[in-house]
Amino acid sequence: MQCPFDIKPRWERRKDARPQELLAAALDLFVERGFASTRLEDVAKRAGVSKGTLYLYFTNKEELFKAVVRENIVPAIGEAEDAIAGFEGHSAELLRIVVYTWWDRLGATKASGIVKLVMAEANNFPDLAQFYREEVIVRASTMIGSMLARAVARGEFRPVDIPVTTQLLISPMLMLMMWKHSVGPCEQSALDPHTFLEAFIGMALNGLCAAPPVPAGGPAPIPGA
Amino acid sequence: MQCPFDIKPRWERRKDARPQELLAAALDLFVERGFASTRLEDVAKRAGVSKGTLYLYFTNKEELFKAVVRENIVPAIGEAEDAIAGFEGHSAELLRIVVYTWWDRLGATKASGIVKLVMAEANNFPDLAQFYREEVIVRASTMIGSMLARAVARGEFRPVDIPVTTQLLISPMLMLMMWKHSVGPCEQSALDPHTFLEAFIGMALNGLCAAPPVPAGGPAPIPGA
Amino acid sequence: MQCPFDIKPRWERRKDARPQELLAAALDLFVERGFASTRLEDVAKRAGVSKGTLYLYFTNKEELFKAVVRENIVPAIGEAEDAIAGFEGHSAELLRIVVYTWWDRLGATKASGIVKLVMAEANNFPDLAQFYREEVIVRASTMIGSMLARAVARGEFRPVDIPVTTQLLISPMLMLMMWKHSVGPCEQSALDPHTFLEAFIGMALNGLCAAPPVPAGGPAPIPGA
Amino acid sequence: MQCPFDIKPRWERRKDARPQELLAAALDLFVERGFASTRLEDVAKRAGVSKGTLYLYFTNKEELFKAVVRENIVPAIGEAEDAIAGFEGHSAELLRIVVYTWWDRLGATKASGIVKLVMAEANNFPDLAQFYREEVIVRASTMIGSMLARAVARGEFRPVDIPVTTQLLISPMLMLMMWKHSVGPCEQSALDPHTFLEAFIGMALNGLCAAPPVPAGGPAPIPGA
DNA sequence: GATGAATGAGGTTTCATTCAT
DNA sequence: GATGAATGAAACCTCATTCAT
Repeated sequence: MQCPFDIKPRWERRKDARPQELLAAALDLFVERGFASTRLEDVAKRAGVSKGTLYLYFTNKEELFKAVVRENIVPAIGEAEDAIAGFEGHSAELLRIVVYTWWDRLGATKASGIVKLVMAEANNFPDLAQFYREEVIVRASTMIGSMLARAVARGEFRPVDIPVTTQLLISPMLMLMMWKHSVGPCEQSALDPHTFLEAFIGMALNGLCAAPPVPAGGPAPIPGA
Repeated sequence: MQCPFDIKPRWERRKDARPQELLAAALDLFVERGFASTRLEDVAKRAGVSKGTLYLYFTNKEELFKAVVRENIVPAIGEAEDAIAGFEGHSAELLRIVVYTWWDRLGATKASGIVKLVMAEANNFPDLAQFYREEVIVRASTMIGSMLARAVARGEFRPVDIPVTTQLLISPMLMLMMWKHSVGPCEQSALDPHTFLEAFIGMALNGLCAAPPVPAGGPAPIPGA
Repeated sequence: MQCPFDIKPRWERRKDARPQELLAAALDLFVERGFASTRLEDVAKRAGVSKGTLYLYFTNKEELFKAVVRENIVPAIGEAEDAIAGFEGHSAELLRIVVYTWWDRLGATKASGIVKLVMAEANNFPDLAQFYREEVIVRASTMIGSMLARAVARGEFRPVDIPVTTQLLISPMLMLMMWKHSVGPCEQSALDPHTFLEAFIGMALNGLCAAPPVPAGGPAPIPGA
Repeated sequence: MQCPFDIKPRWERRKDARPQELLAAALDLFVERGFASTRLEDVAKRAGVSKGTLYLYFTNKEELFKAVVRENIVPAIGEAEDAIAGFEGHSAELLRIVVYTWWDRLGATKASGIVKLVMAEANNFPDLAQFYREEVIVRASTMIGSMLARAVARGEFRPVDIPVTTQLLISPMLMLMMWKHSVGPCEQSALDPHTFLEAFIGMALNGLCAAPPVPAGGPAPIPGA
């Protein structure tokens, strides 16, 4: 991402890195405390700068929040899109890959906290919601939809209502992220993510894979594997 | 509803109604603006009283919020428990009943906004989260779990990992509520809840029903069967 | 104090007793919590009436406070005046009597809390201070002064500057009351009132009694100098 | 006092001075109106800053008050301790020095209002009382006690019960401070402090100085009895 | 560019006082 | 006379934002 010839003295690189450091600090604190409870002074302190400096890079708290969303969620969408575009194998395997890629890249990371936070704060920031819809939801849905379309076209999944099935597939993944960051923690009966995802994939493939219906049994009977 | 002999001065009747009026106003505003952004003065104003009056009935903002949860969420759980307890028919039909009862009673009402709100704010109010876990999550999970256990015991569902499947079933319902109150609104391609729920029930039963699959025509028309 | 022929039915006596009951409740709470922290609702509750009733008898919080002062401090002054007026014996004994009467009647009772409270709040209520000066301070000083004058006239005390000596005598008694109600409690090394008063009387008489007169001179006759 | 080379921008010099300016303003207002009735906004205004600025230097109202005590009372204790520690002469002279030092340093200044305030408000702010006991009362009592012990050890004072005598000596000084700030002002017959202190010292030395010892006996040697 | 002192609007909570019943 | 529901002013404290240096 960084041109190797663009060498700068360390202190100047430092300057260029400021926004990144601020975004990283903001990510941590927003996830940890929520939007309202995060104080910009703490963000600045964690990034090692003063409060005033933050305002050199971000107009206000709301813009900082939006930048954190852009920085942490949007790229992951692009990666997933690329993964799907280049995949050649059976769609059941693709589904599994998409789910686990998503988990590794978003679900298991701090970015999941941002997803939760957007859900929580979308009402308070209409244009953030707008941005999020366009840059994240639409693209993610399109991506899942295209995966489903490919599978149906190749005869690997039954013909399904693609928009609805898309939502249905997204639900448990969203749920897992929400859970982690709201009432989930502190609960004794916390879900084991891996078990949950396996059950989810199993049930999804059971419902999606073409005839003959998958014989009951294990969580993920992948025919093409 | 009111015994004709139990005449009270208008003023005293007001008193009895006050908590309800305040709770209704609070429900509206919490759903509309979130917890932190809702000002108690506005709640009072909407209920037609002054700020101070609110404190005659609720100790503080957090207690008001808990009362809203108790008023709007908890009873629905109880009703669903009763519905399950008294049901005699096939578990596939029971699942359908539970889902639609939930939808009519919570999902389609303003109470869904409270569910979303709890998810959003749980981190900031630990004892609210605690309260919600005990009063709502545990009871709802237990309820779904007992429905699954009954189905498996009667040989109507395949044997499944009950805790995990419970979460899996809850996910799309939760999703639908979250959606409505965060990024969902304003979206042109909004999900039609009914279509979504039908697809959800279909996929769930497809994955759950014991072999041989339920004969079509009933609650789960499985094309490939 | 109550004419024996003024018999009333119990409920009516109750009515007449209201102000007394309110004053007693107010005394307790003012002493316990101070002026600002005492809520009129609590005063009413302790007197067994409603908040509104209190306002039938006292114009406002300030007037209630003044009434408490009048009720609890002023009468004690009168009693002490009478005690002095009728005394025939040696002035040293009279001093002792005055001190212990004061202690039994005020110092050891809740009224001492009012004395402390007046000191604390006098600034906030100028006309209360005025009232207290006239009704309590002037009368108490006059009383002590007349006791000193009598003692000097009878040759039992040395001739002294009466106003100054009056203050000097009052100081330790005042101190004892203040102490009880401010930083004194909770202290491990709490003063034993009796020991303190004995030491006080001892030192006072030592300084006041006529024979043998302290060698006159300057204000500070330092023997070793 | 300021090194001429330690030039700072005016703005930064302000910063260093702020706490002192705020403490001075707080001292004035606390003494004038008491703790509860002093609004922090007024303190800030008198110091020429805004409400928020005050919170940059003091965590809350109570800490501000403690700082006022620390600034105005505690140092005086230290000075008196030093004065006693280094004194070589006769204890009678030392007593006089301590009394007048106390008067110049505390009694005659606004700090006396703080002493009165603590007595008045201690009940409502338990940890403030705790702080005052430890930082002021214990140290002051210890100081007076050590003065007495020295005097007795050198044979300059009669052997006395040190804790009790300490209290007895403190009483009139405390009284003088209380008086100034409660019912004392506005009184036509206000005490002249100098006259009062002289009488106090005279009586104290009369009671304390060794020779000739008062004929022992009871606490109240009543000649005529 | 960077700093951090200063600002002041804003929200929760308390409680003396009023007044319809 | 008695009640107690209702009022609303007041005060503390927070923190996003500004700006002089």
